[in-house]
Amino acid sequence: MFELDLRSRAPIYEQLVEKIKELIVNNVLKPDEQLPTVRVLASSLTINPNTVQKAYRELENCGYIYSLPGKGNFVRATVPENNSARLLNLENEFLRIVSEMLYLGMAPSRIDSLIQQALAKSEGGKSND
Amino acid sequence: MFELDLRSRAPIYEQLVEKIKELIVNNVLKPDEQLPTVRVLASSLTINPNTVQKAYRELENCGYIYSLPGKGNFVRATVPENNSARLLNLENEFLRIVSEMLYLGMAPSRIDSLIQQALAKSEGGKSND
Amino acid sequence: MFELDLRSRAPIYEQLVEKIKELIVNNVLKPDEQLPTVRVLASSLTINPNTVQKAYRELENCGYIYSLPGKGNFVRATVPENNSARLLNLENEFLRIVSEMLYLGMAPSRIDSLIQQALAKSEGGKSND
Amino acid sequence: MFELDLRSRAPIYEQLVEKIKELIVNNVLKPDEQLPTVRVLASSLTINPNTVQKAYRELENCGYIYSLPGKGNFVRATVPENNSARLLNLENEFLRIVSEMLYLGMAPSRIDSLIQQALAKSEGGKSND
DNA sequence: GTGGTCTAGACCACG
DNA sequence: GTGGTCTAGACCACA
Repeated sequence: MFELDLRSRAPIYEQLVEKIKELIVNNVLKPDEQLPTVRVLASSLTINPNTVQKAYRELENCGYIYSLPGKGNFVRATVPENNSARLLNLENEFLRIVSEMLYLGMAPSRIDSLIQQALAKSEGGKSND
Repeated sequence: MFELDLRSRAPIYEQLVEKIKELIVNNVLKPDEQLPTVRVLASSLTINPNTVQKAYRELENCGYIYSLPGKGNFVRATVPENNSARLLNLENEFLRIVSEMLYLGMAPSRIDSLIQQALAKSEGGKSND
Repeated sequence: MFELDLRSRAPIYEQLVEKIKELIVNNVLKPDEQLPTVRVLASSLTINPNTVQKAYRELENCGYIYSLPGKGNFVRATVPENNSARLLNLENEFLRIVSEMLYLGMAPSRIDSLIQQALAKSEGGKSND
Repeated sequence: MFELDLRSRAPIYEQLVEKIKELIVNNVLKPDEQLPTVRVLASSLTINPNTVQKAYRELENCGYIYSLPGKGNFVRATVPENNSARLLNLENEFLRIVSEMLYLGMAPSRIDSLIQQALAKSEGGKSND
């Protein structure tokens, strides 16, 4: 499904969160699709189930998945409500990164091309529905 | 000068690094300008001097400032050499954020306007010299 | 494991860096081998854990080891990429030292024998795998 | 005569010591030749005379120059006696550097060529007598 | 006066 | 139990 970098400084559960978020965001995991159970994912990644549990809880807190006790964890469909706070954070991060890229000498045209790349990926995901 | 969130999960020294990097990147702090001394900044933020020291050391490692022992810490002018590794990381972060913004329903036009904003800020800083 | 000169002008953490670097470079410590934990090394050298920590952090910045928070510190395998800057510094140091050795009257043949010695050590370490 | 890097971490007096040592070692400054006076050198480098004084004292301690009070500072000719301790230190530094160069992937042939370079420089200095 | 180093001891996150 | 962070307070080198 995906790979973790066990040698990274980043905590494993955080890497998990990012990876799963990426799959959801890029529409690889569709709304209401079931995620692997904690045990299955833990054993397939050979990590501690507690770590997977923590990642799932984090994703639930962020509104990316929902948990049906006894059933499993499922992808939550995006609801444009209550995203404003998250979007504000993302905008700030975005500005920070763009500023740094410009400072380090990246050409604005390169930035545009990166955006086209992201757009294409996003559209591609949707067309797979 | 700026504010820290002492309740944040992010370590104080990292917040400091980010804040100062932002000031440098946006040309608020000009090349060869002196940063506040370790002790002054520490007392004005009511944190420990060692924490400021750690932030300054980190900024020095990243090439954003240089330290003259006994003199102070100063902004280092950008050298577009060997930034490729850092730029690659930034590109990945950038793609992640743009994907997430699109997923959460942000209009591409809004993203463009953010970029214009960053460009203006970057240019504005330079013209203040 | 090794000894420190607490009376030296060189900071303890730098001595530590040099000693450990030497062990890695001479293949006494193999790739992915775990280094002594911060606390163990600190107590065995009767120095402060923070000092060991600082040395480990420095070695990590230089690419000689990697740190897994909660797990320990491990030797990083060499990657001959991006070593050019460091090699340039080493070349300058090398020239300085050779010049001084020649000035002080050392025979060039003695220098050659030193190089053979270094080569043997380097090869010897590898064959111990 | 030479230039200092006032932005370097290395203390100015130490840079001075290294630069002057280099001139002596490469026979640019000949035995019994007079060095610039403290005041002259300080003002030509626009640094503090105390700093120059400290560098000269250090060079005297290392046996590279001698001071005639009221007359000035002069280059001391090499005497192969009592160099053994210094040579031992240099050998250790040399081994450390060569090991590191080999570890970082430098070809032994490159090292040989560096030695030839140093030998040529050393011979060149002498022929200027 | 500056930055740099070191110590002692506390608390937290991770797995 | 591991590394990571932070504090408090001391001492030193440099210019």
